[in-house]
Amino acid sequence: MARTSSTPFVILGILGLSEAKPLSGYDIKQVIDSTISHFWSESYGQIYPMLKQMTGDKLIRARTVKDSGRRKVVYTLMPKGRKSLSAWMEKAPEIGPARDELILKLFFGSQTGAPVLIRHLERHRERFKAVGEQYAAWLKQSEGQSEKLTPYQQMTLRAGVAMSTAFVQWADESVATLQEMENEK
Amino acid sequence: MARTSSTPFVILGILGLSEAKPLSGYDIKQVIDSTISHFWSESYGQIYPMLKQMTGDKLIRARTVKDSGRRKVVYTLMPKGRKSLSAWMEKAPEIGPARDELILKLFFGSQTGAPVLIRHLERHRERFKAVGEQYAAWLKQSEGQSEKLTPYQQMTLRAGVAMSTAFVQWADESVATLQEMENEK
DNA sequence: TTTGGCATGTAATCCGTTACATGATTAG
DNA sequence: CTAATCATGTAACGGATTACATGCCAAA
Repeated sequence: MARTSSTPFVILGILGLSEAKPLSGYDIKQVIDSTISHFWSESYGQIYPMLKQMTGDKLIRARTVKDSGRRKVVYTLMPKGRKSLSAWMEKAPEIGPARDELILKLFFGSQTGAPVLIRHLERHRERFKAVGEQYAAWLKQSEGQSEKLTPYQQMTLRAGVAMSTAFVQWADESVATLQEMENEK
Repeated sequence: MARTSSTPFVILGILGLSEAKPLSGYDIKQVIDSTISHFWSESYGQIYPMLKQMTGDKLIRARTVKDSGRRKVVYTLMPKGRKSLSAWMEKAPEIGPARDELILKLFFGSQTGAPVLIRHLERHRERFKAVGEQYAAWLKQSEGQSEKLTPYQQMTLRAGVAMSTAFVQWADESVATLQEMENEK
C-alpha cells in the first residue's frame, strides 16, 4: 500500500485558507512554518516539485507576478483542486507511525542512570511548556482581538495546550519519582 | 546531516532488556510489536539487514540454535554494543517531525462540514480511549503481580495514560463545540 | 558593499514500508 | 492434510530531508 503523501493536500488546504491572496511556494513554506509547524512540516524539496505537478494536474493555477519589484510565481486553487481537497478532508485521518525517542529511552531506562533520564525529561518539559504557553497566549490574543482564527484553528490550539499541560504534569511526576529512586539508592 | 536511524539502538535496547535470553530477528519484532508498538515500530525490512550489519560491526553476536526443533539465529549484546547503547541513551532525544493528520484536518476545518470533523474526532477518541485503558490495566496488573516491568517502563505506561486521558477530554470538548456550531447554524 | 532575506529549484541520499519469495514446523 | 505461525531474508519503491546551486533586491 503506497502510503500516499499528504503534501498536496496541505498545499491545497493552505491555498484554500488564503483564498483572496494567491501564494508562492516560498509563502506556503512560511505559512507552514509559522502556523502549523507544531503538527506538520514540509520542505522546499517537497513543495516546489509538487507545485509543478499540481499545476500540470490542473489542481492549482500558476501566475507570475511582480510583487513590489520582485518576481514570483503565485498559485490559486482551481475547481478540481477544491474538489480534491474536499474528498481528502472526508477521508478518515491516518494515525501516523508513532516514534517518540524520549519515551523509547525511558523504556530502556534500566540501561542508564536516572540522572540521565531526568535531564532528558526536564529538557522536553521545558520545550512542551514553552509551546503550550505560546499556544495559550495566541488563543487569548485571538479571542480579544478580531483576529482571523477560525473556530477550527482555535480547537487545534486547545489541543496543543491540553497535550502540553498533560505532558508537563506527567514529566514532573516522573522526575519526582526518579529523584526518589536516586535518593533511596 | 544524515538523520541517523534509531533502529540499531532499539535492537540493542531490547537485547539489553532481555539479557539472559538471546533473541532472533523474529523475536525482536515480536517484542517491539507487543510492548513498544504505541511509540515505536520497526519492520522486518529494517531489522534483518541491520542485524547483519551490527554483527559485522561486533556490536552483537550471532549464534545459530535449534529452539525445540526449529532452527533460528539468535543475537546477544557484545561489550561494544553495550557501550554504543549507553552513549546513545545519554544523547538528548530528538523531537521527531510532528505529523498529525487529524489536527491538520481540523485546522483546515472551514473547508468541510462540522459533521465530518465530528466523525474524525470520535473515531480517534475511541482509539485513544482504548489504548489508554489498556495501558491502565497493564499498569494495575503489573503492580499487583510481581510482573517484570521496570519502574521506567511503568513511567512510559503512565505517559500513555496521561496523554490519552488529555486527548479524550479535549476531543469531547471539541465535539461539543462543533455540535453547538451545527445547532446554531 | 556586503549581508540577509526573498525566491526557486535540483540531486543525492536515506529511511522505512511493502511486496515478494521461500521454507520449516506445528496445531487442528 | 492444511492452515497458521515461525523464521529469514531481498528488491522495489516512495516519501522526505539535506545539500547544493543560483540570483535578485533591500537595508545597513
